[in-house]
Amino acid sequence: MENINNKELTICKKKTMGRRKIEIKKIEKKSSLQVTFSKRRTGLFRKASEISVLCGAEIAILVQSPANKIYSYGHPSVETLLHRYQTGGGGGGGAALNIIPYMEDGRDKYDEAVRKLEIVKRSVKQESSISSTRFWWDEPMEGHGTLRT
Amino acid sequence: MENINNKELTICKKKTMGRRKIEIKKIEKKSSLQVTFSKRRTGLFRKASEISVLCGAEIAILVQSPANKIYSYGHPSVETLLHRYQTGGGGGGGAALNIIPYMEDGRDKYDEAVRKLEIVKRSVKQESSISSTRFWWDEPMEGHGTLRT
DNA sequence: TAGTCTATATATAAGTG
DNA sequence: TCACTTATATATAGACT
Repeated sequence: MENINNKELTICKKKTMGRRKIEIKKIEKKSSLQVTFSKRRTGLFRKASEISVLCGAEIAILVQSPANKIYSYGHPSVETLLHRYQTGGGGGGGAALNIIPYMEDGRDKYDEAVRKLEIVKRSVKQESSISSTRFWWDEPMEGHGTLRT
Repeated sequence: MENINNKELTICKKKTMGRRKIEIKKIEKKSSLQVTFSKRRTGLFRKASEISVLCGAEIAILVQSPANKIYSYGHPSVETLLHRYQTGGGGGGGAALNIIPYMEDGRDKYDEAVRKLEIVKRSVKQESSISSTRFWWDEPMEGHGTLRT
């Protein structure tokens, strides 16, 4: 690492410091907090999708951002998962193994609980332009993975 | 590294292959599937707790395992988050920094939806030993037979 | 507020007990 | 099923677009 003619490598300068270690405690800087939330939410949802695909598990995630926006992830959908709970966890063994692409509009109102939740979600969607509305999980399974079949 | 006598180290054999790359598709081998589910569920919950602490976000996760067991994570609790939805996601103050062990019996019934969910959860709890009443870091995981009660 | 890039922090697949 | 180990696959902090 000597006699480097390339002016850019004189001291073997690194472009970035790379990922830094952080403490798991409330982030005070608001801008950082927003960025971190956004990135980690994406990561969390990705993890959720992976576990659902890898293990054929049903999963639902509801999260309120620091800006009070509400994001949700559901596979096959939040409503369906709640329904599973209400019917005793899918009764029988097969349910969990069948991945339902979630193409239903969700207006089926399995129960009052589900119906109420939908109403809330709709209103939330309107007032805070929830981003989960048009995320990949609304698409057929083929699209979201790195691979398929 | 010239221990040629040991047939196993002839070519400087590594102890393990380390983490292997896997495809994000249904794991067919049941034993692997369960191990993977267990590990990833732990990782997912840890991520959820991190985002809740780092960003002061409220979060709820419901997941049904391949064995049809139901696990949940909530910060400060699943019910509280549902309540936030129903009230339009207000508040959002410092509550996130306080880890509430969720020891209430949940009979408060904010709304019909919540009440129904609780009823379901209770029944589910009985038939599949749900672990949601405790945070994963408080107990040695749900334990197959080690779990109390 | 979401992508990109880099370097590094973490998560985790396999294997073992 | 849980705990550890090891090597590697991924996630992501910080800076910038």
